[in-house]
Amino acid sequence: MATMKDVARRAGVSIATVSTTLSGSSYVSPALKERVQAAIDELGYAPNAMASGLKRGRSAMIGLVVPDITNPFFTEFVHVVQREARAAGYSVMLGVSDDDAAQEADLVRLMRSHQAAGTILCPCGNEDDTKSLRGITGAMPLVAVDNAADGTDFDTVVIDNRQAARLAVDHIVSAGHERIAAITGPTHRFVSRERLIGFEEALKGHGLKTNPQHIMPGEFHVSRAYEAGLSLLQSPNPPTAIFVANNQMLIGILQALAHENVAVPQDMSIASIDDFAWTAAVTPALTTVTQPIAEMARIGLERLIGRIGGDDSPPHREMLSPGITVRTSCAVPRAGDLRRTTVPA
Amino acid sequence: MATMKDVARRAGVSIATVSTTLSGSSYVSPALKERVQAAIDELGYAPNAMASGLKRGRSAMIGLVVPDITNPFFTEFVHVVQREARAAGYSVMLGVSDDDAAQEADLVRLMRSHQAAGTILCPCGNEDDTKSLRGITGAMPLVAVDNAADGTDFDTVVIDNRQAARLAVDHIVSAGHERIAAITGPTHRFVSRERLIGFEEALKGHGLKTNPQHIMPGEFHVSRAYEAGLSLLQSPNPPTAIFVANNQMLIGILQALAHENVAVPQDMSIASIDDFAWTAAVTPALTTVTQPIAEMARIGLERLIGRIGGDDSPPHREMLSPGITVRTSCAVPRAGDLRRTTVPA
DNA sequence: AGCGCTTGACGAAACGTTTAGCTAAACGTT
DNA sequence: AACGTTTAGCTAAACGTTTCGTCAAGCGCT
Repeated sequence: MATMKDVARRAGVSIATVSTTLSGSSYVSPALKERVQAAIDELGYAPNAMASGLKRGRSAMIGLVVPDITNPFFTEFVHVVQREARAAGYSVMLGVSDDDAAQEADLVRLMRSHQAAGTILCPCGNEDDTKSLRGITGAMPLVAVDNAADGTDFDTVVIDNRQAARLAVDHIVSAGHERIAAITGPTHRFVSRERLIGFEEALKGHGLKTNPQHIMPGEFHVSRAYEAGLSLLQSPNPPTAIFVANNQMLIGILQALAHENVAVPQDMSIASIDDFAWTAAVTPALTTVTQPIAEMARIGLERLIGRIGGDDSPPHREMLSPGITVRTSCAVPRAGDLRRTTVPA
Repeated sequence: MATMKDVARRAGVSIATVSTTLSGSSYVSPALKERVQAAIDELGYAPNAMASGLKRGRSAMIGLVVPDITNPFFTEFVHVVQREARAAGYSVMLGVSDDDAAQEADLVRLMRSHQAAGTILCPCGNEDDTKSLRGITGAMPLVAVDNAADGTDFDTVVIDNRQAARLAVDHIVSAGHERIAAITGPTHRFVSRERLIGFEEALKGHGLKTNPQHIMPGEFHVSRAYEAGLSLLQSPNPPTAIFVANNQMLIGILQALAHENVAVPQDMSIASIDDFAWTAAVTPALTTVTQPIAEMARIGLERLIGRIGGDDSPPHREMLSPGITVRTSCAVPRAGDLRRTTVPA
């Protein structure tokens, strides 16, 4: 593999000149520049990022750690971060924590080992898990996005999760529903707790009482939500509408409804948090609360780059507002018991 | 940031001893090991991967380049590669080429700059694009997965794309269809061409003639497939079934069908390539050809690690077989003209 | 007891960059 | 013409590891 030394020899200059030519850090005469460039091309030279990173104490790379890459929310997030980071001259090193706080800590350590200029983290755990990362990051800036509790001394970017739940519930209530169930996420997650609070606030705001039997833990998982859905549909007093707190659980709930032959929206109304490609494509099209994923990514990256640039103002928390996309999965509730629709052959 | 030198001083040993303790490359007495470990803990030392990578000429990192991270196929692929790579002691650096051969080449160059031990690439371009990467990789091994033409001198892992198309078409034909359309991918892609060949082979195998007007380019994109679907449905002689060559286009086709109030499977049968979470959850559940994504990832990684380990046997091509998951989106064709169903209010 | 061998630990030289500090040539000023 | 000032380009010293060769101590032989 060709090195700067080879380039220098070939161009008849010192390696310092090669380095300066490449970085543009000080003036090099056009004639030399040209000779250097020619040598680079001839040798197929590519700079060694490790050597450069070692010398400079950091590399043009940022870390990105998410809990679950198969979740379309994070997928989209990764997509935008990757694109914007590249545009800003950074490459991205991805880590997937698999919803495990220990792995998450490992990955942050790894990012530091690789001299990442900074790291964007979507924390998987609770407040304490996140706080304890402080000891790992050292001098590397980190910004926490999405499931980021307040009061950690990192920059955070979140959405107003209470409002997200309220938007969904308000929409359901406005169709005339009074018996509304919620499929909730894991309680150790900040976002789950907030969404549950929002759900209860919204009910209370409409003068409705929360029925504890209608609050079902779905753990943000397809299969747990499926089970929750089944037991809800088979219960003596089923709801007429279901609020689903994230996209993965929506899949489980749809499976449960199909399994019980309950038609949406005729026999059950549905609204969920997280929009993505197929929610508009399926029949019925699903009403969802949309998170400003691209904006979260952009703001997170912007803050991170600011910190990398030396900004040492106190930690800052950015809270964005969700929106709602109304489609056709909520309808006027049917009177009487839960009806099963026979499926068309 | 603490370095080995700090650890060595604190433990009262040489940095060589610290290094050997960490790498286990030769014997260190238990007593010293313990002192070194204690010093590491006290200082919160983490090794500098750049220094190590520089010295050793490679790092414990592999590159992974995919064309589109929002596509669930690649998402799942990334997921498995990431998990298995970690298990094998490698971290993963992700690049997204955005379906652009120039960016893809850039990313491969970047991986080499970062001394990636090797790179797994899902090529976005044609055979020549991929071949020209040979000049970029240098000594870094690369294995091409998915859209990998034969005859590049990289290791490749692919599925039998012709068979994938045949599986779908065979299923459609077995329901009794004779007018079958195909939504195809971009022709510069190896996989698209193969799937189209498989489609035509299957028709011919059943004594059916290909109607050129029923072969619509969808470019593997939601919106292009949507347009293709609309023009198909509005054509004078619409098909009774549609074969869709990937998951993104399936979304577009479903949107087109919903827009035209054409019910699946009563008025139109559908089968597509690529299975994923929600295909089973929606109504009707969709019949799809499944790719062995995890296996592709595992085999690709295995080969790569083999190459990293010095295996220099001739390039090897692995071809895996797809399967089909039959659900309820294909039915007996309805006689007569294409019928529109009025949607339930 | 003296000899060579083994072996645990160390010293120091790389790896390929960046960059501070330097040299010497070219220029403008008096 | 002699001086200082600027500046293009160079020399060489890091950065934090890994690893080869060395060294001294401990061992079993004769």
